[in-house]
Amino acid sequence: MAERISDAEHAVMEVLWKRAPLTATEVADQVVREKDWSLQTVKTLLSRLAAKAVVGTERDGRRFLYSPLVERDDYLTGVSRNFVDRLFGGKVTPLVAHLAEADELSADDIREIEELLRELKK
Amino acid sequence: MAERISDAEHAVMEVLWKRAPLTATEVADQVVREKDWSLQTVKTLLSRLAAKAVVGTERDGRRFLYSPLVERDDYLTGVSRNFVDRLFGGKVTPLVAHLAEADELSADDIREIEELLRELKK
DNA sequence: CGTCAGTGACTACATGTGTAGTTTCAATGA
DNA sequence: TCATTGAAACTACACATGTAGTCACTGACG
Repeated sequence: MAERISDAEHAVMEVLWKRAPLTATEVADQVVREKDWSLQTVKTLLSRLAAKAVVGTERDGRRFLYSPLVERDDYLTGVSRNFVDRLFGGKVTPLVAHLAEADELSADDIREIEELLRELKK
Repeated sequence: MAERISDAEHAVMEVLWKRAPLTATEVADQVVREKDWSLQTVKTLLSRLAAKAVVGTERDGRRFLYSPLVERDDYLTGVSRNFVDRLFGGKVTPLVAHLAEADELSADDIREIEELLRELKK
C-alpha cells in the first residue's frame, strides 16, 4: 500500500513539497542546488514517482506539471513509524534516550523538547 | 566508511547483538522465529556481512563462528543521525514534534521522556 | 572404510536504485 | 516551410538487495 520512496526520489519530493506544481526542468533546477545530478536523472526520478502515483502529472501544453500526491506529513509519519519500529521496538523513549546518550541532543534541544512536551500535555 | 546494512541484514545483526559468537545454523534458528527465511538465505546474509567486515568470523573446526564487529549502539547512532538529518534537517525537536502530532506519543511516553530529560540535565 | 549429514562457497535471478544516454515528436522562430 | 530546440518517452547498465539453489568438502558414525 504505502508506496516506497527511495532516497534519490525523496530529494525530488522535497522540492515538490516546497512548491508545486512545477515542470521537470524547474524541479531539476532546484534539485541540482543540492545534488549533482543531470536533468535526465531528475526526469527519470519524476517518471518513477509518477508511475508509483506518488506525484501526479497535469498536461500543460507540450510539457507536464508535477505535483505531490502524498502529503509530506503522511510520508514522515510512515517513515518515522517504520524507523522507530525497526530500530527501537516501536517505542519513542529509547530513541530519545539513544540520541541523548550519543550526544546528539544539545542543552537547547532538551529545553525545546521539554517545552514541546509541556504544550502537548495541555 | 560506515558500511551499509540492509534491512534483511539488520535482522541477522539483531540476533548476533543479542548473543555471539554463534554458528550460521544457530543464527538461522533465531532469525527464523521472526522471518520466514531459509537457512541458505541467512547464510548468504552472513557472508555479505562478513564481506563488508560488519561481522567477524572465527574458524571452529569445520564451521565458523560469527560475531558482530560493529556495536549496536554505534549502528543506531549512525542510522539515527542519518534519519534525522535527511528528514528533519538534523534537528531532533521537529522529529519529536512530528511523532507527537501523528499521535505516536502516548501520555505515558510523554511522561517517560520528560523523566529522561530531567535526568539528563543533572 | 565408505556413506551421510552438516557446512561454507559459489551461483542464480528478479526487482529496486542511482545515474544517465538516445530517440522521437511537437512547437517555435527565421 | 523547415531547421532548431526543448520536452517526454524509451532504453541502458552497473550495483544492491531479497531470496534462494547447488556443489564440494570433511568429519563422524556405522
